[in-house]
Amino acid sequence: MSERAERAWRPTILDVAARAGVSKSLVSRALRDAPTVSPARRAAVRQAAEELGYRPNAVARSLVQRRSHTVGVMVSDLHNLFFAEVLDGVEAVAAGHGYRVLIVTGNRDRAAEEQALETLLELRTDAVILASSRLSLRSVAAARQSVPVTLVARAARVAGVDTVTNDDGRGARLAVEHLASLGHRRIALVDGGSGPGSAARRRGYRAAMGALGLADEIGVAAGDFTDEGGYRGARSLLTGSSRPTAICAGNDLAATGVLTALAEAGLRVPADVSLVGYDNTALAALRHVSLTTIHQPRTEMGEAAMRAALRRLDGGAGRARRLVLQPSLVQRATTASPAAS
Amino acid sequence: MSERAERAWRPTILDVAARAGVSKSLVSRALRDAPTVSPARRAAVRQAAEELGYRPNAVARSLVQRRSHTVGVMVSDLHNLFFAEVLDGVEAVAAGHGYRVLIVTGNRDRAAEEQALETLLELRTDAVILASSRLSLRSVAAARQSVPVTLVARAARVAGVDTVTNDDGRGARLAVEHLASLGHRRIALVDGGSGPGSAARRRGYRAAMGALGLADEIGVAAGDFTDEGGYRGARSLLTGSSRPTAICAGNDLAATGVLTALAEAGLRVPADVSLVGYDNTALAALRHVSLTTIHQPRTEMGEAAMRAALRRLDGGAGRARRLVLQPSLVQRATTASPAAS
DNA sequence: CTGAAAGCGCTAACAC
DNA sequence: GTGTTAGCGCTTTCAG
Repeated sequence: MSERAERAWRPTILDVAARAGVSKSLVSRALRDAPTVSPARRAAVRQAAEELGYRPNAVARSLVQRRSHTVGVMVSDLHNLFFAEVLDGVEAVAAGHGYRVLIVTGNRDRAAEEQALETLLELRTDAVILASSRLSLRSVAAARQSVPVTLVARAARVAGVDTVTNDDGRGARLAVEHLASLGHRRIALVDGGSGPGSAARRRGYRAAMGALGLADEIGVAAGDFTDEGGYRGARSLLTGSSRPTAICAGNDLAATGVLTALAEAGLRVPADVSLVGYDNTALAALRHVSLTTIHQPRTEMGEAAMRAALRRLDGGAGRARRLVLQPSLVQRATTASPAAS
Repeated sequence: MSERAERAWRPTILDVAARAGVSKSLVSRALRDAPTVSPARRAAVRQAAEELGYRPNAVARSLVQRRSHTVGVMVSDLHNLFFAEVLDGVEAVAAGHGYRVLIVTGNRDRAAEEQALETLLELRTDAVILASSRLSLRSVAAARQSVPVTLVARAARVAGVDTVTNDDGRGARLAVEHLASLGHRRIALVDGGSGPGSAARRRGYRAAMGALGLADEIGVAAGDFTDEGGYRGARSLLTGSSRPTAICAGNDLAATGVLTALAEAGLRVPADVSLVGYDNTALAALRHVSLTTIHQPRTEMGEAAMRAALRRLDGGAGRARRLVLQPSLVQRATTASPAAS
């Protein structure tokens, strides 16, 4: 590295102007393809910029324009693939509208999430998308004072804050109905504990069982959204007097735990017990797992969130819009009719 | 929403100054805990800022200070948990040194990655960390002209660009040696194709087999880093005349494909065939999979990358540092001694 | 079509 | 201790 690299010198618009022999405003216009620039000058400016390795300073531009052409997305946990897919949707729509996406994360920690949101606000991104955060509603409302805010996968009601969620209750109902249509009656649930969406899924399960006249067959085992939780929940279900012929798991991860417990008990899937997961993660699609599960339209959620932000950015005012997307069932190899016994 | 929310008005340092009855520079100093401010004034400024909901504008600050106290990280694919863990490491170190982390992604697309890097450069982040990108070396070198750059999981040699990689060859050797120590001789490899690290793993496998006097037993099946690829690779291995007693997979995902092929062939794991994965992803830790695998110190890689960036930020000049971290073997349930036959 | 000038919100000398 | 001043790099009137 040359000495000059020690403290990087970066050419500014003024350097380009000097080299091209024009004023800095002309450079500004030429580089942004403004119409009122003569072809000759435009070429000269372009060349000078090229030779200098000039790169516009988005910070200065952002300051003067009072907009950054950027949306900030806070995701609470990059380890959860759910967010990766939501981000796919956000980025697809953003790119199509000339917006850049900046991602910050809170690593499943409340304080860190508040900090991450603060970063976005200080950076003055044009809009903020909050994906399933643990943020206090107070912080969300405060953020909304200075910027459009969209909540993803969190149904909180905050003035002026749009939300995009998934109908978890409906998803649970789809699972139960699928199982019932195969002939199952003793359909149990391994619960998701206090995880996001868990309460709605539990309610959906109970309601669906009731609607099918299976209220007496309701069986809920404690669990959480982990492999371990699913394992323990299934174990408790299997020790009971009347073993279920089908199990709904809180999510796909918990479903793999159920799979383990079933295998240990010498039960075959789906011959002896059917199993439905929730989320349709990449995990469920593995041939080794091949789990029937409930699909959430995650990418669409991201797209919808970004579109909601764009609407506000285009001056859309008014009350909060609450979009609820519908899940669907993906059938794979873990569900079948119960063994005729 | 009130009408005022239509186009958000945001208080500036001047509003705070007016309300507190002081000059704007005093506000600037008071809010940043500069020493030369009287307690009374400091309190007054704090209160005024609080009442107004004032939030410093990082854009303006960044422009005048010519530094953003921010590092940008470009990851090529958020769907790959590898990057989530690298980011954990980066963020941990960054937070401890007062830096904020901004993430951008290229969604496994070359052009999008170039664009994402460009975003970071225009944003003038103080340093840039590039995680396993498909970026042209030309772009990397160009970026280095204006900012410290660290490459993660990519061993490219670019002047002044530090790299943090993992010794993939060594990992493959660990896998082979583990299997050999259990008594296996016919140890095959389901290759990772052109995936990152794949070539080094293949070389390591061959070298280890040779060093153990098992050169004649070398068997490599084509594959890639997917479930499907592992499945096909294993199938071709099983149709051969002398079936291997142990298989090394290119990565954990491919290993699950191998698992499926093995099950279909009626082979038990590890009784009939032992299997070692690579990466030690969350997938391998699932009880249902419980895969013996090679662990890469991903979080440490992120930490090291951020530390390298900090060193440059603190004026560290000189030639590129190339850090190579060592993998380790994690034994789970898919490896055992071959059946005595 | 082009240039001069003002100013975005903030920090950092420099005076008082 | 505190206020004044001069920019940071860029866009955007406003003249010409």
